[in-house]
Amino acid sequence: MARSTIADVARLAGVSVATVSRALNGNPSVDPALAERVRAAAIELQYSASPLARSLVLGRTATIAVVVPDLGNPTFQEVLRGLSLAAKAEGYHVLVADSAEAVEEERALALDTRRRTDGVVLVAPRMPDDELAALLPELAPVVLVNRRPDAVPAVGADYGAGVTALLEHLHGLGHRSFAYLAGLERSVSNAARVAAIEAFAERSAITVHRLPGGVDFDAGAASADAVLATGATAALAFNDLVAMGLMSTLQGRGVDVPGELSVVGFDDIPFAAYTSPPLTTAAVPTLRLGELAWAAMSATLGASGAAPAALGSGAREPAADAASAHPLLVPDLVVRGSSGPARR
Amino acid sequence: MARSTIADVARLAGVSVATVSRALNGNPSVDPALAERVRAAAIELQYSASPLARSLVLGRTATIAVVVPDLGNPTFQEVLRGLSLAAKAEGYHVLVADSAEAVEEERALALDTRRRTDGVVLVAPRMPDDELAALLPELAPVVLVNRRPDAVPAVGADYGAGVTALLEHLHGLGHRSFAYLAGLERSVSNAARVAAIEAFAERSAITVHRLPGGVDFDAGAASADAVLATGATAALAFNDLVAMGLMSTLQGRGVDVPGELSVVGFDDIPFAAYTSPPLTTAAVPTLRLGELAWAAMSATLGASGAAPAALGSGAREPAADAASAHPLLVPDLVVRGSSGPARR
DNA sequence: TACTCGCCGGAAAGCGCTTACCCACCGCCC
DNA sequence: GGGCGGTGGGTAAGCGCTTTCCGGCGAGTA
Repeated sequence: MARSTIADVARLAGVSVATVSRALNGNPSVDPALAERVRAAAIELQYSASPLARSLVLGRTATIAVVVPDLGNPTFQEVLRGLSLAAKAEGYHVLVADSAEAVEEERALALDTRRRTDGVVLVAPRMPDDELAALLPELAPVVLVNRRPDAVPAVGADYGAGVTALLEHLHGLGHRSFAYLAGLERSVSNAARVAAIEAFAERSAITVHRLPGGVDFDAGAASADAVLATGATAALAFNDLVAMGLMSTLQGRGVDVPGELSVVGFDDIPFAAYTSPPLTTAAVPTLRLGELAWAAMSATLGASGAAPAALGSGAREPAADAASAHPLLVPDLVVRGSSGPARR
Repeated sequence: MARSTIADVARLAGVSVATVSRALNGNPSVDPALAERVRAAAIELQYSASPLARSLVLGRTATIAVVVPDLGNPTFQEVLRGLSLAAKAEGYHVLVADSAEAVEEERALALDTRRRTDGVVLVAPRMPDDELAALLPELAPVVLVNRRPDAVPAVGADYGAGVTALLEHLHGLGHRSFAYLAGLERSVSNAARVAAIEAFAERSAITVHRLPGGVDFDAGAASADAVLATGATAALAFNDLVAMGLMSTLQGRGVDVPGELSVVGFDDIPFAAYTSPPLTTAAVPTLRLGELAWAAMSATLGASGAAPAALGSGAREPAADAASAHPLLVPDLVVRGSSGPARR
């Protein structure tokens, strides 16, 4: 029952292992008839080369690693999915590692998985800039998601643009006083949101109450009273999860959304359309983000893989940008029922 | 910049590579002082053994593969997460493969990933029994999720029990006429549901209209009219996604849930609690399912890994069962707002 | 017919590690 | 003081492949 090796095939075909290797790898220097004989022997023995041994000698594993902070987060799930499908289309495998939000573990995790693969796609929104910068050289080739230290390829969503679109939407509805439920302080994408908010506040007289927050449902639920206390007419949640938690508690308090308070999220996770009321949000094309992450990785790997894999799932993309080494996807504003005219 | 090898360390420490290997692997036969010298040399060179070379000679990769039909499905996402975390706790890595619901590809995918890992966890609800049976021997060690051909370890949820609990709940509310939105015909868990429904129908006079269905939101949305046409007072959806799709269309039709029609789902995905009305469902402990899948794999691997990793996330588990080779988790009935008394 | 050039396939050297296997050396006992 | 068991560490044989290097053979030319 033991797996057959290249030596078995060589023996059966009556040739040397070198020839078997050449024949099976399509090296044109081997006589067609001989190659056929080898192939037949391989099939008879159900032989297929050991990826392990192959990797060792070739120096490539045809596998990439993906490190995410939380596999339970819909955003990272979609990125993973897009990445996984795109990589598969080019014959690559994906090793996934969930750092479980443990920032101090991310470095070791990334380094560890890197050694078993040809490269790593790192999603580490909370890792400090200096630590990240120090880590990158050891990780190369590496592609970053939602971080842009310029030194390496990166893909990301334009959080600033998304927030601005949401604010413009709300502003148009008459809102002037906002509550912002922040994400984690150290988060890069939180910083991008805050910057956009401040820029908007500067040019249109609005007031923004920044509230400490979190990234999940519970964080939103816990912030409801604080939001109401600000007297704001609209709440901008860090993401859809937070917005949903907020709305949930709000309903419990008997607060009318959007009558008394408009609530908007961010990301447009699959269920944002089915909350009550449906959530107004900025749709981040996360699946596409994963695909682009693969494209970037594939490019730096010099992968001369299979078909260029027509990547679908449209999303507004400045063509020049999507093709660059640092594509930045602009989220689409999705207006649903959770936002309405400001209460008087 | 080239990575240092064991030979470099040997040279620096002034010993043979064999000694380096022994020292670094904690072989007690090496003199403590020497071992320390080797360790120092290794640190100086930032050496760490190549997992690839190590795997080749040891015959183990410290990696397992997980094959799922759709990474976009919350159920599989949670299973993957539970599995990934549990495996990580024992120093194992996870290679993930999304078959994208292409049943004909699953075999090749499983075989392929298997060769790069020490075992595979297979989630293939749609693969025909005979094909599955033929595949298993080639895959060993393998752990199945939601399939139970007895031949190999398997973990699963007791879909029959879950459906029965839902039916009892609805029956208690006075419902006698049901619509069942089936999953894919070939799906094993669909068969389990159907069997439970028929058994229930046999002992309590009810009528059940079986409708062709699907597994996603759209399938549910598309079935709304067919459900209404049956005149049933309660709809049992294949899963929460289908139930949500159904409710969504129902709302568009102005149908009152649960006033005119009760709707129940299955799985208790994270967002089931936040639909409008919140969804009554049977909670499948998917995270736990992933953990158990790892436990089963770990056991067959004879993994003498790190700490036995206290697996949390409670769920009603017949103790004897959870410890068995075929744990079957019983879903919890979760009553929310989408189910109510039958209309008269 | 003798010589050269090409083409094909074999032998062997790794890829970076682990682990028999074996030898040298030390201390012990008689 | 010489033989002997025990112990630590070196030598080398792989793990299953790929690829360089080289030799042999057939064909083409003079």
